[in-house]
Amino acid sequence: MNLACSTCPVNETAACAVLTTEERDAMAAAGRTRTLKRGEMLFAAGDEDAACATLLTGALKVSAVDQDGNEQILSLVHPAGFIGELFAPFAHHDVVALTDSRLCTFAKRDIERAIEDYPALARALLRRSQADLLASRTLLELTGHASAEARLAALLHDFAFAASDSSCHLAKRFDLPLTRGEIGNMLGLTIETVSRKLGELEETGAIQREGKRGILIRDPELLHDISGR
Amino acid sequence: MNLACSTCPVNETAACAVLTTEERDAMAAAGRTRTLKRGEMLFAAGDEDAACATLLTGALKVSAVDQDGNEQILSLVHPAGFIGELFAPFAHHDVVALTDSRLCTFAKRDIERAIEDYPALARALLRRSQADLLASRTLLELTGHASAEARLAALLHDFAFAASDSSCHLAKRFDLPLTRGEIGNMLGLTIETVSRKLGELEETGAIQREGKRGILIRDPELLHDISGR
DNA sequence: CGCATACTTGACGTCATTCAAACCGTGTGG
DNA sequence: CCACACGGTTTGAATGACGTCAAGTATGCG
Repeated sequence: MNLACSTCPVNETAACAVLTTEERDAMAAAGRTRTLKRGEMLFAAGDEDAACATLLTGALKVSAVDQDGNEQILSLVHPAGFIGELFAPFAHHDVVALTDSRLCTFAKRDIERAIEDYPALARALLRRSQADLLASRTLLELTGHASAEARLAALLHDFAFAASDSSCHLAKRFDLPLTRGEIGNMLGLTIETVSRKLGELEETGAIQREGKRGILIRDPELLHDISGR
Repeated sequence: MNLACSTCPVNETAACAVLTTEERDAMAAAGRTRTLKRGEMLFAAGDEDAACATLLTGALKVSAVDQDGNEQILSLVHPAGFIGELFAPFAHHDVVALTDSRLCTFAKRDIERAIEDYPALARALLRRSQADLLASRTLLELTGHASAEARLAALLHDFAFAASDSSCHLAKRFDLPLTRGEIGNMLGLTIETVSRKLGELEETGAIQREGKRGILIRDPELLHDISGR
């Protein structure tokens, strides 16, 4: 299936937004859209010809699995995010859809050629890569020293921020994009600890659980306070 | 002090190696070399005009300090490494010299102009950024689930690898570039735990401590085994 | 309805932290 | 030269936070 950039939901924000219409059309000729169902894998660690992609809708996780079978989530990818290890001969991590998702995929060599041909694209990807690096280090900071409660509070705070359209305010109410197990895998905790600490955050009045996945922020100030940032 | 790229110890490996001699000379005119003593800071989190730099000799750490004063080391920088958050209005982390170091610094706006002018530089920095991202995620993977002993074993393994000139073999013997406290800050452990687990690794025969900072790898296989990768 | 998947809750165990004290190598000044 | 202070390190004992194991409760889907 061919690409129609003009109707792309992220044509203003994705990396390719820096290209001219002509350049973008040229790239579109090499790309394909793809849909993934929840749980479906885009590529696995070790794949040699892992594709690159821009996420259009949905959400992905980047994760590693150690030899005991424990998953560690390294990053979440939101729409307009770019996936793909550009200069690596093979993928280091798994990429899996958290929800039904739509992506715009390219063969790695096509992206590499585009980077040569369109300097603006290289700069856009550099910007994105630096942002990803910052996100990774932020998560590292969190999982390094903080208590289970602080980690959870920080994650909820981030989710509330991401769920809000305004870039300066938290969403009052949102659905967790991750299961308890995935939250645990992301923060280095167990399912049970996540469940317990969520309960405690509710008891203290910072949040309120609404069903399985719904979260209502009762006291953003307190939540931020607990997160220790 | 002006730059003499021709005598630069990393002129083959740093990002600027992709430039032509003329281009490099043009950049050199805007840059300055700088030396840092052990413990000296290149810039601090929050600095608005944090410089960018290529490390020539020595070693740096990138770290964050939470509001209780706990430091978390997010990354180590080795010669030819690039430091600087290119598109951020201010620095998010501290950068401090671990040993006496020499760097080649540039004002951020000069780098940003160079990225516009020299597409090859943008690609080189993109490559480096992706490598940094991978390193950050690898550390994240480590601190996420692994036991104290596994974290330490993995770090020692990495150091032994970095200390070797050959890219396929471990160094038998090397000096720790970090104090116990810094190792702890990097792995999310306390000084005491680091010390204890080093002792245990010695008892099991994986390593041998030689003085305060010296490490002799007795059984690389065992070490790798303990690290769980 | 029955089974599967996700979540919650409790009791118990373990590993890393905390607190405290001693140790060692190095540099400094008497 | 010795005494001493200082930073980094080691070691021990007690505590506590999180993990493990196990049971039980929704929620959803064939």
